[in-house]
Amino acid sequence: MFTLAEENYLKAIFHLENDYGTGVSTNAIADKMDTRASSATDMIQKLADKKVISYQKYKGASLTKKGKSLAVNIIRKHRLWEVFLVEKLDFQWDEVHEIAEQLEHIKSDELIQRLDLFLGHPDFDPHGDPIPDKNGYIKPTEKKLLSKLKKNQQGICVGVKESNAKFLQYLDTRKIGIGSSIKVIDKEDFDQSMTIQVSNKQFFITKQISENLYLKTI
Amino acid sequence: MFTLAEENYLKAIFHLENDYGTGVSTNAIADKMDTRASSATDMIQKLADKKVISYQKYKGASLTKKGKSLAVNIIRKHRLWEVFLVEKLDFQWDEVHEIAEQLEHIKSDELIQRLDLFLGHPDFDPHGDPIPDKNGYIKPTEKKLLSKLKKNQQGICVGVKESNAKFLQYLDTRKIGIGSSIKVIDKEDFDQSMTIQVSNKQFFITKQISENLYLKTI
DNA sequence: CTTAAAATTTAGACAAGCCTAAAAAATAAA
DNA sequence: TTTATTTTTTAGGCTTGTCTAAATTTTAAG
Repeated sequence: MFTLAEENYLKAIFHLENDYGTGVSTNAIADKMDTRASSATDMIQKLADKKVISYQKYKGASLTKKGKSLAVNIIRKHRLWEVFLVEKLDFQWDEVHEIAEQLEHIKSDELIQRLDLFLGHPDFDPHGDPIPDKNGYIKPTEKKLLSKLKKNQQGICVGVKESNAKFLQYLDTRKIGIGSSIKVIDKEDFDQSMTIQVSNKQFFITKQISENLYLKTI
Repeated sequence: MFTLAEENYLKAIFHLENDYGTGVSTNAIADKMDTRASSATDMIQKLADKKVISYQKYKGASLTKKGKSLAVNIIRKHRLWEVFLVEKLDFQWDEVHEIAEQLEHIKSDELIQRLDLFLGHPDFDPHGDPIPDKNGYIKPTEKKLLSKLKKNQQGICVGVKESNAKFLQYLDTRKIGIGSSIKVIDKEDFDQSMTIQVSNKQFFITKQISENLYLKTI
């Protein structure tokens, strides 16, 4: 059995490996967990003892098969609960992360199986992130950061990279959500800022925005 | 903010005061929490420091107004989650306690408010226990232990006292549930065992059973 | 290739929540 | 009312997960 802290480290390491490739540094983990490198080291050693990460001193950590399976299951639970909160309890997409962070640690396979059924086996969470199936399989989706598009290219918004509340609220003010059609009207070489069009309205966005929006190009 | 352990002690003290009156002994708390008296003392002192119980050495503990309000809120959450699990996820009434023990500690007032709405503001949980409203008010209900009924009296089952899985499963085998009509056909003075009738079928039950079933008499 | 800087680990401490063993207080019994 | 028993508290320890400070290793710079 794994403690809450252990589960959170597993999840963090999973996301870091996903974003920056295998072999995660102690500092990266400490950063993600908002703690000190020494604390991260302690936990890394504990997780290595439990065989859920492979680790050599000074060389960084990687999830083992078992560790990855555990991490993916926590992420599955997180995302299913987010769907529940938005679809059933009518929360906004910027309100659900904190609550799902708690709910993801509830221990009951039966519960998740039934929740998944109740929600109709959803494929994506409210931020467009794929929900792993019960075997941990994550369907690969082709998606591209808006920042990678060139002038006149367009696509459908299928997800956000960082899903912090402030950013999501910004998107709300611009009426951008999952499913929105977005076209690059103009792109500034200098600072990568863009003028985009979303359902007849054009407006200006910075690189920070375009680097956090995933599109499926058409 | 209260830790998980603190919340569980608060809940335990609330139930003990409810069942056996005010001023709960250290041993009673330790028993309920399945821990040692010394551990209970530690926690009692901590809760007294936090002003959620009043306590004098060697004299037992009682919830303060604040403590009671916290305890009732946890119980409210527990019971709402139980309704969710049974009504929405189709769990059986003997399967939900453990999961609700975890869910009751999720921290979000908004979540509970929305869950309550989603469930249609239920008054009772699947075991017939009343659900406190958001102000902590518990509607008083007249209910009587089946063991108190005399021969030929009858009533509707409105709740169970102990809701452990084994007992609930026993009731299932006898087709007894909330709403069942129960009549005392015969009662043995000697050991308080009874013959009861539940929808045309008669059978024999021991004192253990009759002391754990609540009826509304008619 | 040697030194400086950065990253990582170790050592030692602390709070929470538990434990055992022993001391102290309260209660029951003689 | 004095002793025996039970209840409760205290003292001291352990584990988890955190911290700071110091030591060590790796990496970068000159």
